[in-house]
Amino acid sequence: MGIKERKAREKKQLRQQILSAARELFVNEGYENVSMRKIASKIEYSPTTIYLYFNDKADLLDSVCKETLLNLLNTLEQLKKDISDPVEALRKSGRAYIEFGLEYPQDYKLTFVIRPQFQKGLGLQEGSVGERVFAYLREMVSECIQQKMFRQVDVETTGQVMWSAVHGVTLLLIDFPDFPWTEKDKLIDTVIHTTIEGLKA
Amino acid sequence: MGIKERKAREKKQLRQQILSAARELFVNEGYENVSMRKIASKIEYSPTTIYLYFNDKADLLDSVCKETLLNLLNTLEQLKKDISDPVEALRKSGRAYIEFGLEYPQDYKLTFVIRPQFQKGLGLQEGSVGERVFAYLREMVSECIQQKMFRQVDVETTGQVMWSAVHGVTLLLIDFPDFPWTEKDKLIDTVIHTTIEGLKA
DNA sequence: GTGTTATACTTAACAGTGTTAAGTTAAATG
DNA sequence: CATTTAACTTAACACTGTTAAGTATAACAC
Repeated sequence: MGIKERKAREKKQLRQQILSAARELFVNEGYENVSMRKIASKIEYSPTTIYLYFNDKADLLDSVCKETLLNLLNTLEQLKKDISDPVEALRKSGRAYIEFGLEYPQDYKLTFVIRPQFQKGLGLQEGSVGERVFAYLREMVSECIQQKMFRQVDVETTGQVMWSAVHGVTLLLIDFPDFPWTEKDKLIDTVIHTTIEGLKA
Repeated sequence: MGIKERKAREKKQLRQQILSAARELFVNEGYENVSMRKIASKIEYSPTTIYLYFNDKADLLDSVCKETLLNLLNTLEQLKKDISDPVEALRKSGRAYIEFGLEYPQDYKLTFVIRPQFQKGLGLQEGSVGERVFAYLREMVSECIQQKMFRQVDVETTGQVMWSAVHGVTLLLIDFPDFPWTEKDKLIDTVIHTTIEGLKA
């Protein structure tokens, strides 16, 4: 029964090959400017082969974004381990989130802006990677509240406020690179600091 | 010399007609799903006529967005008149900004997310409508600082922090309508309140 | 080892896209 | 009335996502 397994392995490999090619092209040239034919020619298969592994272009985008979310989640969870002070952990997490977005701006936009446009009604359902990213944030916030560092008691709202802040500054920095921002690190620090102080107050 | 003027008026009218048709279609069906042929057929002209009034599809988007920004600016400036307390004015402005985005979600996304993607390097140059919107925000913030309501002295940074917060929550609410947000008004109020308290602290 | 079935992939095509070059029609000008 | 100019259209190009039909090869049953 080794043959079937080899076949399955090969299928998985080709799937991953398609995914990698798609990510590279999406990131470098933008989702809109990448055609199925371009992806196909990069991996040296016919365009229609892709449809044997993915439903359509949006599905391909979806899979790319899931990978991105996993990367983000890993980056964040790496961080949590070394910090005991919950507020400091939240601060560092916020910074890591923003920096992740700025390091892979196209990935970030694909995941948090382009994908919801094409894949309507993704409600971050139970167990999805997106849900797990927000769960991480909620946990950070929850500890701050439990240790009475924050005035606000509502964990959900507090988490969503935090998310709004980091999401906002990340997207602005990505989308308007020519805007006369104050020094980038200062802006990021001030956004996080302001939000956390506001939650304390 | 009345004929030339009538002609110019008619040209302007057709331009506006194209713009209106484009806006309606962009908003209802999404920029990507609207073809030049669709716009043309809506106004009962041939597709190529549009190119006599606009350079290309991105230029058309650009013009639609400029209108949106003007509407936003009007909405905001309407507000300023009746409020004397600068912090209260900033709070109301933030609310108005977010509500504008939620009332015309597609317009908002076109202007602040889609456009920068297609029209690279729009640096909000001197005198542009986008610049004027941010100038409004800066003015609000500046008064708060002058009256020593805010700790922070740097007007630019403070304005950008405020913008990040309202932009972030607006886009999240638009892009993830199925996410289990806390009650919308509560979230908006908390975002604004948190940011302002953070700036005071 | 041969015939059959299933798997993996490709070719060809459809209906649509943004955009341009060339052509047409009608009005304004001399 | 002839000519130029402006406004608009027709036809075409090179592309797009996607599907239906076809092909070749490998695995399986006997």
